[in-house]
Amino acid sequence: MAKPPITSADVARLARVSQSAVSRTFTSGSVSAETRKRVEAAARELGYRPNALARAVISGKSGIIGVLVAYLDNQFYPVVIEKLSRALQARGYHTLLFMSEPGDQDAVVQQILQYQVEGVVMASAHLSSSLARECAENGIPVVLFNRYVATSPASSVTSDNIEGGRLVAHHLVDGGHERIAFIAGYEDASTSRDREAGFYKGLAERGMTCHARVVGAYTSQGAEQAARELFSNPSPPDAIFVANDHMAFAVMDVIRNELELRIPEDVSIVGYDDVPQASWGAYRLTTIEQPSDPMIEATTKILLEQIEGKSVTKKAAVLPARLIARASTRS
Amino acid sequence: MAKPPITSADVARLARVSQSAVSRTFTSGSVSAETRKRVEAAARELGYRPNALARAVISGKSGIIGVLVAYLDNQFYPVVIEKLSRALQARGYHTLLFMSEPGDQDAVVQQILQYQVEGVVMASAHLSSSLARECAENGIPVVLFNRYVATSPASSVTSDNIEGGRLVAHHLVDGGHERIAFIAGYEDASTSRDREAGFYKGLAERGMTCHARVVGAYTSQGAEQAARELFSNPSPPDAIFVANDHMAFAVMDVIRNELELRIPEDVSIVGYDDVPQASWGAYRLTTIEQPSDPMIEATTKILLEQIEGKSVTKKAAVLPARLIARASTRS
DNA sequence: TGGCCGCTTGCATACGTATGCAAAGCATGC
DNA sequence: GCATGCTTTGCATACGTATGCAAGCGGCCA
Repeated sequence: MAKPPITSADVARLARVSQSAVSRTFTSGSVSAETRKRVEAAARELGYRPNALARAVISGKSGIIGVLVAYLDNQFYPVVIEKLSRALQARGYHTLLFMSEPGDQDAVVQQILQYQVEGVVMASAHLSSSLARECAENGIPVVLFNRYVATSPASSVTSDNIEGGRLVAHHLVDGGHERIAFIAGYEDASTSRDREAGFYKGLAERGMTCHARVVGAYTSQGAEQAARELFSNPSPPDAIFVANDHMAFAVMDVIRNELELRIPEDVSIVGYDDVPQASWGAYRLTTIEQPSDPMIEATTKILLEQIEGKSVTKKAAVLPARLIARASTRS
Repeated sequence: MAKPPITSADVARLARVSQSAVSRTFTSGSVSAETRKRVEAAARELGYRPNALARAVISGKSGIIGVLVAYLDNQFYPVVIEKLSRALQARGYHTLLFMSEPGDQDAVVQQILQYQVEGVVMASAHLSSSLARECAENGIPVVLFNRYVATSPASSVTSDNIEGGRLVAHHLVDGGHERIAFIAGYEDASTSRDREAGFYKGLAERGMTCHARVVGAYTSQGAEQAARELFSNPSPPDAIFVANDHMAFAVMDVIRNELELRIPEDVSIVGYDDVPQASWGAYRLTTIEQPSDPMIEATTKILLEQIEGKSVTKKAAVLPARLIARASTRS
């Protein structure tokens, strides 16, 4: 069944030209119209497809971008992967997907590098700093997506999380809320820290402080616990800023179904990301939009510039965040 | 900055052995303990990593599995991709991700094959039959995930969609519903067709027929329209079987927020897939579980057997479906 | 007509690694 | 002591493609 694979030499033989001519036909080398026609006819007849791997060995350009992700529960990441993958595909690059394992992240790093990736996108909350360092040493550009590490040599693309947090604070204070709480994400994540910092800043600008703070660790279970904890307090919040939408949904579910409170009459909720579900009827979540299209665009731009220009200088793109008011907050 | 890459020859030189010895050290060839130690030390010192691409050119084993997906809106697919990717990673294979474009699916096929993938998983509703054919011709195993095509040479892994549809029918009839409607998915998809067929069969077994049928095309918008259409009828349904959870959520949102009906008091809803959101408090959707873990296991098993055993015989795994009763149906 | 230039072409070699083959090393058995 | 067998080693070559180089070819202008 498995036919022997067809090589450029086979095509050359049939087309009565040299193997070089075949190669040049498929790489925009200069070939006469006549030769090109003959080669293409022969290639079609044999069903020839250039071997991208052999090509990569020679040219040093694999066309592969390693994408490292931690988990896909939070719908923000599937959306990003889909768009990123399409964007790369449209530019002739391809996505080699790696799921980061909690333990052996170093093994994953080795695997990524073995495949001669031309660039790496890390959309993993728990990122391996060794990957960024090793890539930098080998001149492979790295983009931290939705994450920023000052001490890392890697570029980064984020939305303006500080400004986003600030917008939330203003929105809630201006809506008349008085006991505004915060549910943090994963403490080590720059997203959570920045959103929190901006939030506090925004509150301060309105002469207020944060009423309570709990950690949800960016997981549904963590967020549920956090919500329960906030409302077990004698003075429960009248508004909660949750560090991302994924957690906000869990918080809303607990508030409505377990605590039997109304949103936004009893308590307002604001999320972060604007994932597709945020606009769904069951949630109608007020949130900060992370502009995924511009973020993807910036990511591919930085990557391709560095790949093609060979200059691996650190860049940090910060895209504007926008508040989208829906029905989960009163104004 | 970009250091010249380190080759096995560099390691050989430092370890004072031949390049062959280095190669054998990294491929379980027979080497003396002494040599192995020297090579490993030299490799560590230089930061050597075998070039997986060059290796693939020689051995014909790229270790790459092409995964073709159409979209990631429906949360079922992100979950599958994450699990599949982890499963392959654990077995030494890697995931090259392709998003199928509506138009040029043939171009994507070419790209997949150029990367010398050892296997292909198609989790795309709109599948390109030419891909399956071309892969079969080249002896590359293909698994259609969550899809079945009788005339295709490709293997397939599905859950028992017919039985699942049947279970839904029984559940709804036994719950006392009398006007049971169906919202179909994408008409060409085997999942939708099988679920529908099983559903009709189950209704017939209870002496009933389907009260109304609309097409939702597996999209949120399509499902919303379908829901509106069902209720614009003078005799609206008292239960709806929606061909997947993704559409069911949209249907529930329309019913509650637009039509202002209650679930399940006024109308019961059943979905299909049991995506994570189905168990969320806002929906508590009764649904049929597609057992993603066993499905992934079957997929990797079929792929690896065919890759390593070289026998490309068509297999079809059908895994049991299970009804999960939640709060969106009355009983 | 001759000289020059630009475009094509094929030859040879390179990329980084795997592997068949033969030589070398070593111990065992008689 | 020598023949035998096994293990280890290095040499050479192969994988499929890209590309520098020189040769070939045609056209153009003086």
